[in-house]
Amino acid sequence: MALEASEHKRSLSRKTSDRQMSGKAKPGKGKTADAGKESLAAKLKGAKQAPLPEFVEPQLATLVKSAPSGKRWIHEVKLDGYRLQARISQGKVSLLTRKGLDWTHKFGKAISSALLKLPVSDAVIDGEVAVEAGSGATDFSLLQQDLSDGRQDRFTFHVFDLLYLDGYDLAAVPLLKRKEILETILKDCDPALRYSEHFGDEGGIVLKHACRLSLEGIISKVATAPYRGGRGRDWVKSKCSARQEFVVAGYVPSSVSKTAIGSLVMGYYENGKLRHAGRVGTGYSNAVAQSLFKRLDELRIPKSPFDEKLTAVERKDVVYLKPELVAEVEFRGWTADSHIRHAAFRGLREDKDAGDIVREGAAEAEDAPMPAKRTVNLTHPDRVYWPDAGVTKAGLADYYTQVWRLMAPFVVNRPLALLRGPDGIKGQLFFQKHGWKGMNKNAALVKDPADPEQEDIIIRDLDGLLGLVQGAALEIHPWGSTVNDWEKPDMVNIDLDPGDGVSWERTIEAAYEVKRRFAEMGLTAFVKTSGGKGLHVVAPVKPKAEWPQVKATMKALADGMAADEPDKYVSTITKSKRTGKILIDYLRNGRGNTAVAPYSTRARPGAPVSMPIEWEELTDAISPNYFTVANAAARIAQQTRDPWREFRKAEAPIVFKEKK
DNA sequence: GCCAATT
DNA sequence: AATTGGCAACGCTTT
DNA sequence: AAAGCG
Repeated sequence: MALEASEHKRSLSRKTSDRQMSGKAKPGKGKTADAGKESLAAKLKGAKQAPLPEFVEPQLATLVKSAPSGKRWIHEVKLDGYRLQARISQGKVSLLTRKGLDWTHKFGKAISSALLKLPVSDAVIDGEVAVEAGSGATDFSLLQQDLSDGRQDRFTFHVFDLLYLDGYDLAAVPLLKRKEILETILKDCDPALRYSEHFGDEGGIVLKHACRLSLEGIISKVATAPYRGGRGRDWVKSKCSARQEFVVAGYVPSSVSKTAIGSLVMGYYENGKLRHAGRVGTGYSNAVAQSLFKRLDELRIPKSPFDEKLTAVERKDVVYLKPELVAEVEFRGWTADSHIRHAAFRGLREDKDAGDIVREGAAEAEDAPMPAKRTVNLTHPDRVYWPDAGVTKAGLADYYTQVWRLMAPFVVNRPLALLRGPDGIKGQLFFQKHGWKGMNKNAALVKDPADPEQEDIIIRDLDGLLGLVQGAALEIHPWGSTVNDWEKPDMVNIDLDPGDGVSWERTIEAAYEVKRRFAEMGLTAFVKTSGGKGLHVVAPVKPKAEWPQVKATMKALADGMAADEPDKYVSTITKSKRTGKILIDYLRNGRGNTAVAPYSTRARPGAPVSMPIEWEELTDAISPNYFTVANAAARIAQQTRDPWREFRKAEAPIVFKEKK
């Protein structure tokens, strides 16, 4: 399918004539109206005159263990979408998959018409279609959802190469030169198109930054290389977390619902034989699980499709399937017995053939030692707590297992309030701070010395936290003091809650203002996303002052901000909801009050988490709910430094100023 | 998630 | 036998 | 004084 360009002719010719001013005109072959544009391509060394090709085999990247270093490489962000080749020919656009199938119609008019507005008449452009999740990150499962819902308003086409332009084949032109021309063409284009920038820094550094932003990884390319179809070494990809396609070879029915999936059984081919790769039990939303079930049902076969004998455990409850579907899976590594570990479903890949699926990255580093098997028993591990994000109870337990090392100092031995939701975030949620009958024994109860009637919940180790997961704790809210000294907080917390119409930039500005005021008091501020709407600024304090003074001090800070800039900030609750202001919420600093813990999940759509970050990361690249259960693991696994590593070391006493 | 009280 | 209620608490504002 | 709201 292709689209007519009539309505865009005018803008096209205007841009063309603009360009003629600076370019050296050189007539091309078989062109009439657009003769001037030839200059762009023709002056390039290596460009050769050729007819517009029907399809160019896309260049593919080889997976490598670590990003290449050295000046010959440039690096681009790896996007999580569909590779697409845009072919523009005399006012018609077609979008071709990596195998040359015409998928123009699947992506709606926005991309096609944006391409037609470019100042070219014939071109082949290489890129990736993606859907932006929230602010900036691209998400393959969202893309997939939009495709199946027929939703077409969120697609963006990120272009990174130009293979043909107005009569000239550019394949032999060095990459940087091709990108330079491409960038010129893309200048001031429709926002549905994005030029994919590259970075010249060391590969390792670029990768680290990409991973910190929970992106999928980077593609590194030889700056001077020509375009060559197929998989080669001129383009290499390095990933933040292991992620690859597998063949769906079976499923285990859900223990909860009859028409849902508990887990998928995955496989890959090795020398033509189908090998077993383990199960994937988390990551699919309800909607996906529904449609998946329908498709899987039609593929049922009585006997195992694997070319190897499965163990009794591997076989348990499995319904075998004809190995036709291909799914993308994110996982933390391979176990010694060649199973994928901590695997999460990321979507079906309709553009891949099951027969082509092999184990990637054979050159990968040795697998990390097998983590100890979970000892806390989870009833209904495949109960879905976040239906839209596909996070199950077991998935929640896996998440906490991964972040535990970093999270522990903020939750161990602190009285806790829990937001529980046994039926997931769509069911009824309730707070709970005292023990209950049937509470998992890995969590403990401690008498509040000031109120021995009450037994507060604490945890001492990961098993304690997993015990709370078993109790369907979807949010963890600790006190600011520990049971070593209930009356003296060792941290303070300011919650910045932007009202309607407050920009992200202004919320960031507010965080810096709190940081500045903390610094004036001698406190070191740390910042985290809230997982909701705003930001949390937290400071460690020496457990010296008691709750009433600490609270008064924080109230003074909040009131001070509101008084100094009343059109920006308010310090009392209800008035705040009035648009355009940021609520400086200090009330998390009283005895028995709690604030959501660093790394705690939030019982909100998308399974966001409250993520500690460096101040430098506080930019418009992220948002309050940018980090989620799905993308946090990649960030944690990759980051070399804990953003809050200095937290305990930075503690200082609060000096209470008596007011006159 | 689970117990207890209620229909 | 099946359904329903409960499971925090605090300062503040509106009713 | 009670009820609503983060």
